[in-house]
Amino acid sequence: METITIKDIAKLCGVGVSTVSRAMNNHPDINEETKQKIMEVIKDYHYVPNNSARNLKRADAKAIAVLIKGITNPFFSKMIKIFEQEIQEKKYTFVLQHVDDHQDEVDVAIRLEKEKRLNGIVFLGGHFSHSREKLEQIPVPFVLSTIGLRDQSGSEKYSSVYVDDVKESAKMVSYLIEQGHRKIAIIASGEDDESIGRLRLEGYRRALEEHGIEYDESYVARMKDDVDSYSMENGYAVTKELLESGKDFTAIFAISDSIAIGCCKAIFDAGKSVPENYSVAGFDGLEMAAYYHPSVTTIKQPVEEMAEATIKMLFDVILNGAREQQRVFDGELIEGKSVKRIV
Amino acid sequence: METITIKDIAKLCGVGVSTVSRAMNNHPDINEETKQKIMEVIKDYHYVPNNSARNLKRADAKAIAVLIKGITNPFFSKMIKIFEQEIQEKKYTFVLQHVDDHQDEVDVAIRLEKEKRLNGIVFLGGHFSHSREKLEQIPVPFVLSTIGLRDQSGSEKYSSVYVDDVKESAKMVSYLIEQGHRKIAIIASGEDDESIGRLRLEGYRRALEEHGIEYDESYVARMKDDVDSYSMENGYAVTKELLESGKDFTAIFAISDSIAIGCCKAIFDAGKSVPENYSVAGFDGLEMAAYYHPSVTTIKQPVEEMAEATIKMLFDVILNGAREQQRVFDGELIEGKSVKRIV
DNA sequence: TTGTACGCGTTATCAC
DNA sequence: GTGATAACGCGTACAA
Repeated sequence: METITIKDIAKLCGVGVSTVSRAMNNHPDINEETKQKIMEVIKDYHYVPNNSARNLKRADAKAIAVLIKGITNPFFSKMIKIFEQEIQEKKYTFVLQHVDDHQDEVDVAIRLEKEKRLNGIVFLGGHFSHSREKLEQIPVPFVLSTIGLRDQSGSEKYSSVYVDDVKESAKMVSYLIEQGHRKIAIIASGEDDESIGRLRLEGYRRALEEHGIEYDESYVARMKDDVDSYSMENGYAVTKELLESGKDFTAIFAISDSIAIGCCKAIFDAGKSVPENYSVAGFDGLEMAAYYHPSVTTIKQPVEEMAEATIKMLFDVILNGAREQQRVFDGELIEGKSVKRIV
Repeated sequence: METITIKDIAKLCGVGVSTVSRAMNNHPDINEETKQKIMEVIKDYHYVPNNSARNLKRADAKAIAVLIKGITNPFFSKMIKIFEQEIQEKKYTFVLQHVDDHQDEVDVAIRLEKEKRLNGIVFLGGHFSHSREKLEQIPVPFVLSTIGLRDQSGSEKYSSVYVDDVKESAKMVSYLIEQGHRKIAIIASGEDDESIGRLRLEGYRRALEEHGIEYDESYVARMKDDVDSYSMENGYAVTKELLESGKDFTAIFAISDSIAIGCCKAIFDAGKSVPENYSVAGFDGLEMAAYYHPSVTTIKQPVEEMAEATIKMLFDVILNGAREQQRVFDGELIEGKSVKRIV
């Protein structure tokens, strides 16, 4: 399979390379007849232009990349679909780039921009605690989407779209309290977590405080290090331990729906019931939460609107040179059947 | 942000470009001292080599691409992780490429190979009914992984890894029959489906036949066209209609776990229970099936082994010039609590 | 309207 | 050990 290049096509057609190039790229100044002929030869010989060479030459690829950290996260699936849709609607190419757990998303972004001549970037997931200096190395506009911002200060430097994890988390815990719960356990992330996990724990703490309930460390169960974080498996393992510890509580707030589901399962497997014996609440608003039996009470993040807003903001900067901005969305508390009102 | 190139670095260091190139690519013939210095300048100036230019020049990028059709599918998540792991272990670069629903995966593969100088390709998902001629245009070894092969004939032309959907599906339906069920509804794919959906329906049919039960069209419920296929939502909608139709049946075989879960939910919402009123069985062995309440009886595809076999086969062809081969894996019937034995 | 020649940033092949 | 220089495949001024 010797690689066939634009030169070969030109020779085959008895024309110059520039004519072939013009034919492929829909340039105006070309004879319709020769163009037809060229296109035919291209088809016949299955010629495919080399993208690397193109990117090397082109100033602007009209492409937007979405960098996603943690492809396993079902929460992102819907967002990606909308990103794709919106980007293609604007006649831009959609590039989806997966980032390993141990890779630095900004490094990947910089490399990719060089390689593909991107016009903009969306970061999805990750904690994103990068220095301003590093961020400034990204030569194109970008938006942080649903990323747990540890530090709001200095955030005017970049655009972002997110829900206020502290507030929403507090909303859920307040709801549990209003349903009569006082002894509320939480399944939180590890001690050293700097991402959304910490923020959601902070919300839990704040809600308790507001309602005059003392914060008690022993109600805080941490996810296992040796199991996928935010997974059902992790939720199951932690809950199992919690139940076996004999600790007394009436409700569990899991900081994600996946955890909540693992949590429910552990309760069922222990011969207990949700919500009769224990109430369970989640976070995220995954489809799964609604389909679970019982359906899981959760905070639904408005993924559609958030994804749309992300793209809109990005293009605002790209096309209109708008300033960076932050948009905070409200989560919606969806009452399922997993929380019982107690007296 | 003027782009900084290898030339700039060379000038800055007072050396030639080739020396810089050698420093970056760990070439042996280079003075350790100058190398150190060059690397430092690279760091300081945040120089990042342009991948397009690299790919243009390099003969071989030592890269394997995984093309995935339908990123939403949770079934693929685990496989991808293993692919990544195995590929990196072989010191190859892992490239994950998403393929739109309306894109042709082979076209994407050909383009990507040209662009990135791939050494091999894994196709994940899709139905893959391509002509031999088209397949021959792929200039590097490739493996079809968990792809519903419509037509086993002529498949010696390419490597593949899959479970026998017909057989496994029949296994599940036979199991239901052995549990005493006779009136078994199935939630199948659309009439025009040529992918795994058709195969699984075929298995259903075959199992009935083997047990002397007449195949009855009216027990075949088709997924909705206007809803995501293989989704919980689809399973819910179809089951709801089925229940409202008043059709008499004791078990439902959903051709995927997601559908099965939507199915369960519809039954619960109708005030009925699983498995007391209706037994439900799924297919795939998703994590979710195990965590559902009741846990869903399903056919578990051995994803880990399949993913490992995929990579092994691919490298066998790449490194040892082995012939194409097909490997069929057995699914495992996992008994959950969603199927009741009846008399 | 079409063809020629150069440059994009990098690596590999030479000489030195 | 190091430095010119020729590719790699394509797009595009510029000339024709």
